[in-house]
Amino acid sequence: MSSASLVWKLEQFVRLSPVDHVILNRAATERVRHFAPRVDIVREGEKPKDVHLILSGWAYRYKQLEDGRRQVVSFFLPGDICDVNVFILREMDHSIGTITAVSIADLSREFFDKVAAGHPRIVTAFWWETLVNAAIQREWIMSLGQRTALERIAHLLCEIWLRLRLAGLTRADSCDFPLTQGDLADATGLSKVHVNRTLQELRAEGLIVLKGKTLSVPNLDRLMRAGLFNPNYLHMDHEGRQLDAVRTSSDVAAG
Amino acid sequence: MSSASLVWKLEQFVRLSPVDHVILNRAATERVRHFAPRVDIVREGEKPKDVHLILSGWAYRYKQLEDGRRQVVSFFLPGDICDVNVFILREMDHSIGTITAVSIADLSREFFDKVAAGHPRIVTAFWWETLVNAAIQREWIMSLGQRTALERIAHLLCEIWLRLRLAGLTRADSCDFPLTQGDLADATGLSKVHVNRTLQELRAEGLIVLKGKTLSVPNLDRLMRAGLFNPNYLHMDHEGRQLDAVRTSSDVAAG
DNA sequence: TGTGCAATGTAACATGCGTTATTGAAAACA
DNA sequence: TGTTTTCAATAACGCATGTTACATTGCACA
Repeated sequence: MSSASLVWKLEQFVRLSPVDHVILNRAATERVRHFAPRVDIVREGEKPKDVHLILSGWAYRYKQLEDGRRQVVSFFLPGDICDVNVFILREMDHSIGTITAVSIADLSREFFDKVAAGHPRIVTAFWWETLVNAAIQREWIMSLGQRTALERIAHLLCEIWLRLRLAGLTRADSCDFPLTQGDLADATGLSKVHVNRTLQELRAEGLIVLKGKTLSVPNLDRLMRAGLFNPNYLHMDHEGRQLDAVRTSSDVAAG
Repeated sequence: MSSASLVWKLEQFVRLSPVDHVILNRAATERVRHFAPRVDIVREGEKPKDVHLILSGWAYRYKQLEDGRRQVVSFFLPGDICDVNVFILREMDHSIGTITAVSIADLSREFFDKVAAGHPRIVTAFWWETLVNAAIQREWIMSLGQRTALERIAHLLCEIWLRLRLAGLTRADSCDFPLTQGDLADATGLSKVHVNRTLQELRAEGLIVLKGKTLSVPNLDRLMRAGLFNPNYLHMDHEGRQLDAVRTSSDVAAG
């Protein structure tokens, strides 16, 4: 339980000082809370007093209509921050729930004020996090509006894969994958049945191996093509570092 | 051509000082540019040097797939700001194009630095703008994933109506509406033909009157119900002011 | 080491929306 | 004022995806 994934991720983008590391590590170890799988962390209508940093586990943000229809609007992976600066709005317009067991650190308003005052690198890194999240939301709109079922799921899997890798959470060609087909359905706007059909199709084409909470992607480049996936929206290319990583893996896959 | 819509909108949320007004007005009158209808202001892949404030006219943000499929991911109305703090990312992951003739003011990095240093009310107001935009993106995901064609269009019309009203751009029960059915199709992920069918349906039920670039909403409350529209995500209720306005109009409609 | 419940898999059938095509009505423009 | 182009309207037909139903697998926990 530490800020490892967060720091690892942010460092791809901004070089943080040793003092920055200390600040982040301290914030990530004070005021930690643990949640069981499949429970709500925050509910629509509430006014949270803190920002949440995911230390371990997967969670999602979701909205619901009066009649029960439910849409996942984003996934939170280790190292993700839920809504930098919710301090401004009066109440939540969505809920946040856990998928697996989750540990979070609560980041106070005072923490952000301190960072804003004296740690510009962290401020920049948090802005990056915020802007990338906004870009991801836009890409989801693109997926839901224009991509077919197969493209949508392939795209989502690519996104999760790259985000996990950025946080240092993938192995050679596999990763933990705790989402159920129901979760995928709620995130892609498809029915569970059709998600199942589409996963079969992806399997049949050898694009994924998905079994028992583990996902393998034998050839990321092919999966990316199937999902019309363009990694630019993840903005992993600052200082040239992460983009190289993406290119390398694609080249390896293609070669 | 002034900051009127922006200031009007922000003031619903934060009380700005006379000095704040001067700052915003000056920023909105220096470095103004004009664009024709249906042209691009910024293209995917570019690195803009400024943030843009829409002074007049309508625009949209859109993304395109390699094969031409196109999705509008948000609309910009007068008073809207395009991406506070794009300074951080290396390049645009989407394009911005005009719908009508548009005037914009370019806001420089120096302007934002100055505001950040000495005008906390404006900073708060800009944060509000940013967070509300993120909330709107989430609600679009909800629409595209879960709402039917009729609900989607009704919802979008409600949103545009309330945003226009917040900027002071509606009359009693009508407003300018320059979107074509093709624009609505690109924004809702529906085909033009089905948008047409659905508009007919909304008209037949007396929910809207839409003719020649003018939209009338005889009964906002009914339209909101048709779109399962819950205004909470627009966060217009800080200091209790705007929420009252919404309630009043709903009550009038219902009574 | 059962036993129950959640998750996955599959089949048959229904439908909301997409596609293609054509026409008329407005704008834009020369 | 005619000519061209865009936009709106409508019809016929097709398909991707939804719905309902039920069987199977697998895992949590007694």
